[in-house]
Amino acid sequence: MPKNFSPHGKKPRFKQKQLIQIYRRLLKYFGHRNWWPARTPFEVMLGAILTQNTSWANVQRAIHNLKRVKALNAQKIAAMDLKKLQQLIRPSGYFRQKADRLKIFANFFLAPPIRGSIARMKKIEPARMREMLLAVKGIGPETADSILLYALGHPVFVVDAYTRRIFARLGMVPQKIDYEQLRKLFEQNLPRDSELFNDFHAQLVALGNQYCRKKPRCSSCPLAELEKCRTDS
DNA sequence: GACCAGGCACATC
DNA sequence: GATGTGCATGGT
Repeated sequence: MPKNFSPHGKKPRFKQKQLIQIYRRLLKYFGHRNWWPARTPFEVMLGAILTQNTSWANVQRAIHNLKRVKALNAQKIAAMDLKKLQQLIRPSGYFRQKADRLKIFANFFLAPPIRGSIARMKKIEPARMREMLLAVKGIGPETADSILLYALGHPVFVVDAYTRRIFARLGMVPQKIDYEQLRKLFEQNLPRDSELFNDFHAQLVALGNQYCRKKPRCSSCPLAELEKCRTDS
């Protein structure tokens, strides 16, 4: 049984040293990831909704279509004919559901207190902003946190399927750990630094994309290296 | 042809 | 509160 892991699944604990060590190994392996792949904060927010349970390649097709008709802004999305929006984002899957979500989000963004301004959005206290985002239909914890971190620059750790899968495989957390619990584990055991949170999550996605799909135990997988971090500390 | 991808809302128990 | 299900496209 790995150290720092409670078999009863109640309170897994990391050591700060372990997490930083894992991050450093990933950084060495993948280099800085420079996330999020988008030109504007609003594009980050659209991407965060479009990528729900969807591969990024498909999201890119949808964003490309929106870009082509110059609709990567809240006014255009809010005003656009619903059927047209559905067709543009079709490659990202769940297109009916996501078209609704994009419109709801665009209207939320245009309404007070944000009134279409990223600057105004950034001024809202992060915990309050998180509550506001979670109250928007179509925005759950991961999407809200992606927006807080990658669009607004707040130090919030984004937990996704890869994060859970990788740390469960390292034996550092139970497989069924819930979102908030895992998020707090990271936030409480890392320096509160949005640059670090940004790149760490991006590294985990890079690892997940390249090594956690087809061949979970291939020898070149850096996960094997990461397992040492667990026991070294 | 099955399985998966950078989730979420809603129904049901 | 926990678990199950629908949503949908494109790559492997």
